[in-house]
Amino acid sequence: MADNTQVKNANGRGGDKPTTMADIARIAGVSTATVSRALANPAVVTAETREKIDRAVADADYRVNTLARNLRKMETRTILVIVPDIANPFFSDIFRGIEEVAHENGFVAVIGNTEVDPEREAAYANMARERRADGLLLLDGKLPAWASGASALGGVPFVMACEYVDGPDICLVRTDNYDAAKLAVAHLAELGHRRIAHIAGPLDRSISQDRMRGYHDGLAEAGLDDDPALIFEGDFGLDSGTAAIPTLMLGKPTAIFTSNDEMAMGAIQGLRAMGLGVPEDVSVVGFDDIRFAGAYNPPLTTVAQPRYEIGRLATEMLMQLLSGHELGQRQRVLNSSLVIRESSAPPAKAGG
Amino acid sequence: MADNTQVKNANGRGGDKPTTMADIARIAGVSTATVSRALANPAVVTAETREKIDRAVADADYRVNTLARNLRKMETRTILVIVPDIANPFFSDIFRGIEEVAHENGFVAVIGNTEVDPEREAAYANMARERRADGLLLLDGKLPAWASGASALGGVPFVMACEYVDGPDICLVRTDNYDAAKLAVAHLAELGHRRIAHIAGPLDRSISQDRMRGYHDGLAEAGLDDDPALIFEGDFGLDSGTAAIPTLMLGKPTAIFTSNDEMAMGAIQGLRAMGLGVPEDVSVVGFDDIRFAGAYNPPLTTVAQPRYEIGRLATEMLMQLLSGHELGQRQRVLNSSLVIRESSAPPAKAGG
DNA sequence: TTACGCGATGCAATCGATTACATATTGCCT
DNA sequence: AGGCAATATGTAATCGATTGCATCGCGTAA
Repeated sequence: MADNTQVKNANGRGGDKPTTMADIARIAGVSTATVSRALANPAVVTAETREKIDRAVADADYRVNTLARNLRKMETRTILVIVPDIANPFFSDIFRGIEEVAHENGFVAVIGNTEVDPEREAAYANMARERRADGLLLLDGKLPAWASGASALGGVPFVMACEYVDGPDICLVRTDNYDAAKLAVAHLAELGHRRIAHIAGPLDRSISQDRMRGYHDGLAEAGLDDDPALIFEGDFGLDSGTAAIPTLMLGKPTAIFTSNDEMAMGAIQGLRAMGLGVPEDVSVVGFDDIRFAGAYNPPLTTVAQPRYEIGRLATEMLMQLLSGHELGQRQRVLNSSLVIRESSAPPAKAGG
Repeated sequence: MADNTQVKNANGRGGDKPTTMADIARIAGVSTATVSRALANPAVVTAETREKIDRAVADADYRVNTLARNLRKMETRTILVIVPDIANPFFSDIFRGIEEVAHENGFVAVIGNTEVDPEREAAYANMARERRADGLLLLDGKLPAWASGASALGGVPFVMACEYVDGPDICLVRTDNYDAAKLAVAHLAELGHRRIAHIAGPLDRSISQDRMRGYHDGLAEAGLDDDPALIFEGDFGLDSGTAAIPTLMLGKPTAIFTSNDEMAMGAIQGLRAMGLGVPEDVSVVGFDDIRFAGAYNPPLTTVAQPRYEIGRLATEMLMQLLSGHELGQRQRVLNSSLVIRESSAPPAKAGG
């Protein structure tokens, strides 16, 4: 019961010294240089030598010490993904795409969860400067003072995804939020809605702004009212969707377009609380098509973004940056599409 | 347009050599040892020296090279969190707890997303052996051949959370799945249900087994039928909940207890598809109380686990292991509670 | 046979921070 | 004044893998 932490084995941290490359070299009767080469590129050594080394490695259960390798090569093969809220399913899907490409390239993806806290954002930004990561993937729009003009942040290559700041040199993968929002509004207008409300995300974020612009222009193109009383600024959280309802319903909308699915669900809760049904009394269209959108009651009409693809593409771009290759395009805009389910329907009393 | 990757600054990767501690030492007119000490523990140097060093550091925008430090100290201050599916909100909440404690201790938490793929599991396990991480946090139950007996995995300290394998030396934080499942069944029995079905998780996972046992014993304690036709093995995914319904409803249950919330939602979809309402026709109780459970329609009755706390506790335990401290307890079992919402109600025709 | 070339291997420097040990400086006590 | 302790700093070894350069040996062509 006293020794509570460790088992001992050839490469353990607990007991005797771990096996090093020098040990393998000694056992195999060659130099460390040969061991290193044999491990990195088996083709450059004799079959005989390779065999001796392989056996020694297996016998001693040797693992390379990444710490030493990293120092020598001055790289970590790690990328840092800065995200505002990992619990948000929107981000976790993107992350899967990121992680996959990273893996394919022998990289590891680390998550830096900022909770939109500037202090933590700064801490993570520093991580890269301190060489704990080779590059950065920013899924977080509020890049505080970082907004330099080029795709390197204090010397650290980075790629932005979804959220962005302007700058021609910035590497960026995003979706056509503006067009998608117009699409959503057009869908509601087509159904016959004339008073369409909007629950926006925080307006200091580029995606919220873009979606808002799409909303306005969508309204204009359909020749509908653009009433300031029909706009509410939420925070992308479920509760803010609910909180929006009492105020918003004063303006008598028959449909609501929300800037993400969580707020859509919140809004539906708020409507339920007022005894209003979706879509019978009010239609709701969300944004993101998160994992639960289709399984919601009613299944959510929403804008689907190619999340996985965003993650993959952004990471591939970063890999290019890191390898010093020329980039084909620095900015990629992916298409979203409207997924029509059951939360949207024609208004109860046919809107003129 | 040609130079597409780098800006140059004092510590950049792009241009000239980055600033090292030796540079700072030269500028400040002291030795690297003094710089190192001044940075690690300002109290041990003269105010004067400290000032010179601070100025040099600020002027040159120096950042410590973590790679070198790691090698010398033979640690990474990184823990690897192995999880089966990061997109699952259950895990992302735990991760927030983990990340927070890690941060408090100057550690970084890396996610290893296995997708229950043995190959990836092995890859991540190796990461630790290769010293890319100081310790492991296993949120994944299917620990393949790893099931050694002690809290070190090939020499790497680890703590398990939620899922577990047996062994007195294993460090573990989990919840009382068995009791909680009994609680859920008791709740349904109290409402008057006599035929209660169960959608289980994969039965090779300890939590699924525990919840299943709780279900059986809960049934027994309430003196209810325990009909094999009322049991379905799902995979924790939404779709498997839906898929369970046609089969399960053959047994005419009036209530369903599911082993997680996703399957509960899936089940509700399946019931809807058959024209059945929840809770009017069938009651549903889930497990986990994920972020969207309360905002679902109907709001889900479910078992709430202290996710954040699980993450914190497990990480604190790991920190103890890493610092070589004695552990107070190696196993902690946290309490879950039943959150009663609207997806459960008395059966339509009073069950006699 | 000599020389050249190439493939395989070894030697030793290197990456940059940390730290044990040595040295130097100051002050204090008797 | 002499000696000891405490404090501040410097010197140099160290962590372990990688890699430029040197070397060795063997085969082949002139």
